Amino acid sequence: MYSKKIEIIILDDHPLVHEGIQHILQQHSEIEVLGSFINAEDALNFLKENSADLILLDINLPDINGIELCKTIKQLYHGIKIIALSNHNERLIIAKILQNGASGYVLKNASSKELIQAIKDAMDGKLILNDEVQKILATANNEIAEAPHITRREKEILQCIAQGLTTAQIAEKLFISPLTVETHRRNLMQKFEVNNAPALIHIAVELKMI
Amino acid sequence: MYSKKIEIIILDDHPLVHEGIQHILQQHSEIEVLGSFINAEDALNFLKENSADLILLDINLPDINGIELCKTIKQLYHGIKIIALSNHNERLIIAKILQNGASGYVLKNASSKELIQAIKDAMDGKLILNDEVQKILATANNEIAEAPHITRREKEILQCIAQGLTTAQIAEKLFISPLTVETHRRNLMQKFEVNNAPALIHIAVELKMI
DNA sequence: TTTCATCTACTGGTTTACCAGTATTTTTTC
DNA sequence: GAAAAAATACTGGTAAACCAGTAGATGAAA
Repeated sequence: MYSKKIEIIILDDHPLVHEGIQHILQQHSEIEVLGSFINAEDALNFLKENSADLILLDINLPDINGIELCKTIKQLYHGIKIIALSNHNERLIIAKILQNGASGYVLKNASSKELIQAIKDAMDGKLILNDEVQKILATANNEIAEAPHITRREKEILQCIAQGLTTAQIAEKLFISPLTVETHRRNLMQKFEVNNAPALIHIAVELKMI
Repeated sequence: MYSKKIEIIILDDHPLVHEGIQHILQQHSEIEVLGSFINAEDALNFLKENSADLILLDINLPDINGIELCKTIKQLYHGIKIIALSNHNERLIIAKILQNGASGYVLKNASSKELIQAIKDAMDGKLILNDEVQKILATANNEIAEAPHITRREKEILQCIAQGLTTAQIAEKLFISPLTVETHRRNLMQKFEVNNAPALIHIAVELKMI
């Protein structure tokens, strides 16, 4: 059990979230909010001259990638704990933020109690994932861990789609029928279990397949 | 000038390409082909027990990402030179393979003479980019180096698109009109200079914006 | 207070993607 | 040589994206 006062900072671009979190934590004397920031630059400047035990980090910052920021902060301050806050229930995002060193992932619909407990558990070295998040990750494991097998032709089609070519353009480039391109596209979407091309490209790039 | 015989291996999944390259190089006694491989595993196994000066690497391998493979090989064998072969004239790909350590990028429409000269130049420590490739990269520099500025709302829309949501679904999720979503989508495509969503997501992920 | 940026939403389209099924040929694997 | 996988291509659709322009409200910045 952590005996010293837990010093945290909040990084979220919604001032109302700051208010809300601070109001919750105000009733818990064992946790102290050293600062609240709405942008990464201010937060990083603060950390240059102050130390904090834990950061509540909204990964959905407007001008920077919160997932990348998490990685950067962990590299700079190895011992700091980071709890990611987000509305996202997308498995790739959760997995990535954890991979980048976050100690936990809390959805923004979490209760006050959950938030307090998450902060304490993080300081105890635990990984914080509530049931909902764990379920999301459980289904994620199969998909993130292994890329689906795609054939050489499918890969060519995938790369063309990523370049923004239409079905007609791809057909012309590869000397095949547009209907063949459409069949390959459909097969790719089935293999990646998505319903459209943007999601397909998103996953394929995340998996470093293109 | 390199005085010793240049020992190279070829990694390309088209046997005809092997034949072609070997036929070209056969007339140049100063270059020796130690092996030709159609998959990465065989090539890596070969390199465990043999050393080569240079690899002609098709980045469009069916079962592995040639760009990532380039990085892996350079990490394992720092001194080896890699010349990427491809039909791609897409700037992101060229830039990435160079960033991953390739000494040069040769389009598959290059002449015999160009290939020979590229191999020699690589051994001399030069960066091999013919005029066509340099032009492609020149236009690329502005785009790859800096992500366009997008607003907080645009970023939300971008993330939703990447998740595969339709315009109607995004509208419902963000409590705005589908027509508003369409306007944001259009603005994003203008900022990224693309014509469709797959290309948008491709660039956005490459730039780590989502 | 004014100007600029952002967000919102509409008209009136055209183009393209996605859906589900089916089937033949070619190539690869055993 | 047979079986399986891959590649090809079609029917008959519906759904969604993309295009170009226009414009008002709100919030932020100067």
